[in-house]
Amino acid sequence: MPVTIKDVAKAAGVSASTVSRALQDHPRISVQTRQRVKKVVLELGYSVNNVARSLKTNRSRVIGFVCPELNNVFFMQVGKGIEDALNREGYSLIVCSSGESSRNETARLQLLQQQCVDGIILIPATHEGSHLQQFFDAGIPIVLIDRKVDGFSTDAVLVDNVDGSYAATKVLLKTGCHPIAYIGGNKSLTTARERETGFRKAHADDGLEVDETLVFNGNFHWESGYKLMKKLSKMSPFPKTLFVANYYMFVGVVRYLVEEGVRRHQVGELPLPNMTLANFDRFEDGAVFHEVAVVVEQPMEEMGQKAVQLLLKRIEGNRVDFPLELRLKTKLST
Amino acid sequence: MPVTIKDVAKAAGVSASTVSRALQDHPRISVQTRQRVKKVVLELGYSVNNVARSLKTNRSRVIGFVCPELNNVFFMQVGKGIEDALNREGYSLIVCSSGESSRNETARLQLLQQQCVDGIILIPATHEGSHLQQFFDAGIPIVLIDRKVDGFSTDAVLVDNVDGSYAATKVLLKTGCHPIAYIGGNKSLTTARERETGFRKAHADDGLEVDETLVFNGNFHWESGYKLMKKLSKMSPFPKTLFVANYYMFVGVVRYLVEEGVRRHQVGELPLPNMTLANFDRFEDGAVFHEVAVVVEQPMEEMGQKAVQLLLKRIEGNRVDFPLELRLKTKLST
DNA sequence: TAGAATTGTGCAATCGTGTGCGCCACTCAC
DNA sequence: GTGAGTGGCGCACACGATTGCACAATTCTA
Repeated sequence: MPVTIKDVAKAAGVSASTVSRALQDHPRISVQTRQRVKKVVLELGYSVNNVARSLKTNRSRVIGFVCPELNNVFFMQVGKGIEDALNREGYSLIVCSSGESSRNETARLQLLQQQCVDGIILIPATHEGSHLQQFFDAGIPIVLIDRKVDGFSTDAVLVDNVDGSYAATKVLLKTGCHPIAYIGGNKSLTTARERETGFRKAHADDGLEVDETLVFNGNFHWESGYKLMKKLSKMSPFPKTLFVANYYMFVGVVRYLVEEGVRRHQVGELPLPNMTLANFDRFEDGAVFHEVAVVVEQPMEEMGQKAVQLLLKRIEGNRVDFPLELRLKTKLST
Repeated sequence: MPVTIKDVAKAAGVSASTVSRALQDHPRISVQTRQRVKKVVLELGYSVNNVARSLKTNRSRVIGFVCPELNNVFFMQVGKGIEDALNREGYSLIVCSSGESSRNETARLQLLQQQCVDGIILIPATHEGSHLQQFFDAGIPIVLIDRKVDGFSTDAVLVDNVDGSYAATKVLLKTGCHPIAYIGGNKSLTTARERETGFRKAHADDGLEVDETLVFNGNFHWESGYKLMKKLSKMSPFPKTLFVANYYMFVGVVRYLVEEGVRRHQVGELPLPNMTLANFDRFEDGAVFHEVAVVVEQPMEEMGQKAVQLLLKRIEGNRVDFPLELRLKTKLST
């Protein structure tokens, strides 16, 4: 039913190979033939069968994107960057989620391998990375985003988490906020560790002690922010300043505060209760509370774009012996 | 480099066809041979080349999902439902965004066609649908989600918007809220029209007039909610009740209120200013303000799942003459 | 003007699988 | 013991495209 290259060939009175070459603007095809072929292509509504092409050329022009969850604004902002960059190059994107499980991640990667993707962009589910080696060995380039993993090293696009959280903490300390409560992520993730490092470094550089009783680790989900804020609010004295290491935990924190109806700091001005808040990540269309003291913004779309650039380089065969690691700067907004 | 069926055949001392059949548990292959083949498959780490298989069988086990934007929590919640359902069936998902443009939508659909997807799930970019016919004619089943289009009819999974917004409005009116300001979406979209219909119907059934000076249309993005709330807030008397027809415009509304520092209705209790708010859509991990009077919740993941069910039925060849339209119920939460 | 170089096109092989058909060997019934 | 039936497997082709090579026709060079 669908029109193939042979149909075009027949209709144009040439061979299939000529059609193929004409469409690729091969120099050895005469201008007349080329035009005639293209005309017929339009008339018949022919469009190349990428499956057949992939089989022959061993290049599918599809890349895979695996991330922990689909319904996560951070990952999808990165995904948007990836998709935009890929579309410009005529690539398609297969999206999978690992559900934050290494087993699922492996399963998804195997599926992608079967689909013969030309490369993979991965936001790792966990800190485990040894299962990635097999795919790399099979010749599939992999670029990591956001997090690094143990036991496997490859190209990666990361942000300067240490610097971002260092700068934010500095600002807080400079305005006299001390001690600062801290809600971090699961320390098995590099991002969580790095952000905490920056937090501590800022204290050290100012000759201040971190109040360890105020340092907690969640899991980057809103529920943990909610629970930890609840715990914090039961402490006395009530902590005046809080740094939350990602957006979702921040949402949980605010949600708790809202639900508890804690009074605002300055009535009629700040929507926030009697606390100075700082956090990682801002979303134009998601964050209802924009009057946070300090926000560390990550260049999410750019991360996706850079990852695509790196990946396509590898696919083009621009093989480099050592893995490349890009560290993008965060932006501090106060 | 990658191991093919021939390598397996050689190693197992059989022909490629036998390997193929053994892996499909063909009854005419002896148990011994089958086991030997499967053993070799494991040893060599063979995994089927889906590109070749697709070419031969004319079934790619890939389906395409086109939505207006990737970085949209509603669409991605639907996407999650789709992905989960597909993975259970061993399908992969190519995700594209149309950027809310019919031209882009067509381009993405063409790409999907080239990739030989078995079917397409589409959240239409606009009300325009005539360009979809060609893909349907080419034998690619299409299932619409959320919105219907003009000029093309096919299977669709929708929610009962009229009923949802009717019920919410009823609740508001019953508690004495009147008049109710309304911020709707672009009326070229069926969802926007239906939600407004429900809003008006509730008034009519109660014998109340809609105050037309309080009815506005945005475009479902936060900016329009922001702007329209600004306009509303300049009116006198200040409207006491507002129904917002989707989540993002609601975010814009709240954002304006927060930024302006409007006083809360009941200090220490409601985080909201002197207004009773109602809106469409709730997100567990996104909505900071959960103390809205009335929320119409859509079964987003279920929409994705149902769409997959419908689509796979069509792909299996379960051809029906007339398009199926599923209307899922919304849930009212007060 | 003859041979070389160039241009334009077709033939045929190939990518990795799936599958209809045929062949061989064995079993079974009479 | 012979014919039919059947279980187990391989041959060969096809899917739709790309591409090295060959070849005819044309142009160029000396």
